[in-house]
Amino acid sequence: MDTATTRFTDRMGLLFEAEGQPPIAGRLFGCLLVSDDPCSLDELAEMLSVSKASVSTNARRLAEMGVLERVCRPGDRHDYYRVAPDLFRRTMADRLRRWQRFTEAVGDARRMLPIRSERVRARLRGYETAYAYMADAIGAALQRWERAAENGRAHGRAAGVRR
Amino acid sequence: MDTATTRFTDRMGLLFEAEGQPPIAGRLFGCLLVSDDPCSLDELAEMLSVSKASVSTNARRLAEMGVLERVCRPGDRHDYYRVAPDLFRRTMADRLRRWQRFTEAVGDARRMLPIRSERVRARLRGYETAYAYMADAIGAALQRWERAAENGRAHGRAAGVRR
DNA sequence: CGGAACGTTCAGTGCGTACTGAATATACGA
DNA sequence: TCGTATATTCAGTACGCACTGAACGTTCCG
Repeated sequence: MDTATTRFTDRMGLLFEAEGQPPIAGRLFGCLLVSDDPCSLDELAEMLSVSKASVSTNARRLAEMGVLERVCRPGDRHDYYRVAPDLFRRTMADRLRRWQRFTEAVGDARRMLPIRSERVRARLRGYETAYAYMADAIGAALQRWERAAENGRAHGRAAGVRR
Repeated sequence: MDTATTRFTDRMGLLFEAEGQPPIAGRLFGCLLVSDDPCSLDELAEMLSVSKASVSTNARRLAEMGVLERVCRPGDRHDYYRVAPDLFRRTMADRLRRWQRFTEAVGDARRMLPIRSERVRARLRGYETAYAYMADAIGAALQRWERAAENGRAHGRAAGVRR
């Protein structure tokens, strides 16, 4: 791999690390992001100069998260991976799910904790309603975007989600 | 602290840990979230049964991130902390900033990497435009929400962000 | 001027975990 | 049936980092 691409994949590794993911997962993702065709585990291991074990584990992990997709070719025993076509939607959905966990915890606290202060209760309710509002808004915006992208493709303008 | 509150703060610790933050930071946040008044470092250390050093470090860290706010009382040498009044907006802004870093990396890759495939280039452009669209949408929704909360307070309905 | 009462900093420790190399499992072809 | 080529799993290692107790700096009061 050329040095510029290596810099990019390393950068992705750092960004993933900041999100609590293993660095190799990020480098793997970056690699596939700028790759035309799906890549096999061996290709990825050699490109990134890491062990096949790491590639196997991390690729499977990312596939379970919905970041990557495993693709099999008939008459070929290799596993190939590519970035998930609906990555953007999945990323948004994942973020909403994480926020939801916080909101659930806050809701449980409001209902089950011995909170005397009405101010605190109002504060917690405020977070819950704010989250509900933003979740709705983000979901709606995501739908509008996907509809727009759909139309864009129908009119011949590629939207980067070509299968 | 009663067991129910301890369960809640521990839960917050786990949620923060999943976001790449120290567990104690989460427990600290949970503690202040259900506390009526700002708390001193000693109070927090005793409530959570952790060292003062950890409380000091993590509280300052969270304050720098904008999650907590340090509040000083005249004639009192203690440092008090409370959850930031504009926490929700800050959380959203932080998330947008993180996504922006990804998008910047993708944009740099599209411009500076030797990418032959037009399909890859279109894919990268797709992510960039999708992010720009969602960032706009989220920003607008956030403004609408804050305006609505403002009106709500003006009409006497508390929104959990009182002074 | 001591001397509390704070907050901060620092060396030390333990734990989690990412990564590796080798062993194992599995499918396919000769 | 054996050998080969793939993916997965596992024990081991090394590294990072969260947390602690003690030392340090600072500010205010007697």
